[in-house]
Amino acid sequence: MMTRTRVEDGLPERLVRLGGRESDCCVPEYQRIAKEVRSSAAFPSALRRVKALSDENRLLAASLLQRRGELCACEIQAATGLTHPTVSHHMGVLVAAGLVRSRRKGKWLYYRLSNDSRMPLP
Amino acid sequence: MMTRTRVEDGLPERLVRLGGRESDCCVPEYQRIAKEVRSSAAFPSALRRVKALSDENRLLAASLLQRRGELCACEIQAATGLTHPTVSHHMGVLVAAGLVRSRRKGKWLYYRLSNDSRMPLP
DNA sequence: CATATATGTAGATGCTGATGGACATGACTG
DNA sequence: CAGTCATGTCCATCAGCATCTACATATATG
Repeated sequence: MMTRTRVEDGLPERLVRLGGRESDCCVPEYQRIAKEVRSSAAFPSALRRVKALSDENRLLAASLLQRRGELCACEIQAATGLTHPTVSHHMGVLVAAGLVRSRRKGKWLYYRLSNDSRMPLP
Repeated sequence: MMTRTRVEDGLPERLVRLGGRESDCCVPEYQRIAKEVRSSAAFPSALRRVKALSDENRLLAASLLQRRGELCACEIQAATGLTHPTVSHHMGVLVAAGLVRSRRKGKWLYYRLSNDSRMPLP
């Protein structure tokens, strides 16, 4: 099953696992797996989600939404202390990542966590 | 329980929820909650974890570790196609965030996912 | 000890993204 | 319709970070 693959000439030797005890893979094998992961459907969306939460103010906003259920933009502005263009930008990132949904009611725009946001929030 | 707090003079009126149907909070209330979240023990560590995974190559490395269990630095270099200083930097970020642990064996440095890395990986 | 290999570190560079000021849009109110 | 308020958009600026080159360290091996 685990066939021993030999390394082609020209590949840097340091990238070959010696000994064969723990793994018998070589460089093309790892490149193939990496390409498989990167091109999977889950990878880009997962990357967008973690990128969306990787900002302090966005993580704070998501955490507040988890506690409060629904907040309007001006309340998030009050909580974060940011200006409204910045809040608009941050909430747009969270919405684009699928973590947050918005609901307009007159002048106000209410945000809530999306159902399928399976991210552990503090 | 839910006492109606009135807004002090000088606060921007647009930050006050009118109508009182959905919420009766005002600016200091939100600032207090935000400070409470930010100063909680969970917040900085959660921020470090999502920041650590918010890079494409680090998310790829974590996903490969999840599939393969343990990889040495040179294998991660082969998978990502990065230079070794960049790999060293990225793995250091993952280790500092507590998501990955390392084990040295001779010249090689093996990485594996930490037990308490409760992050959904693609 | 000399050499090869694996990894760490320092510093420079370039790019992405966070931020806010200015202006625009849209909705409520008198 | 005029004014106020909440929010969006454009754009310029600036900081943080990903990346690489060059050099250093450590380990195995002859």
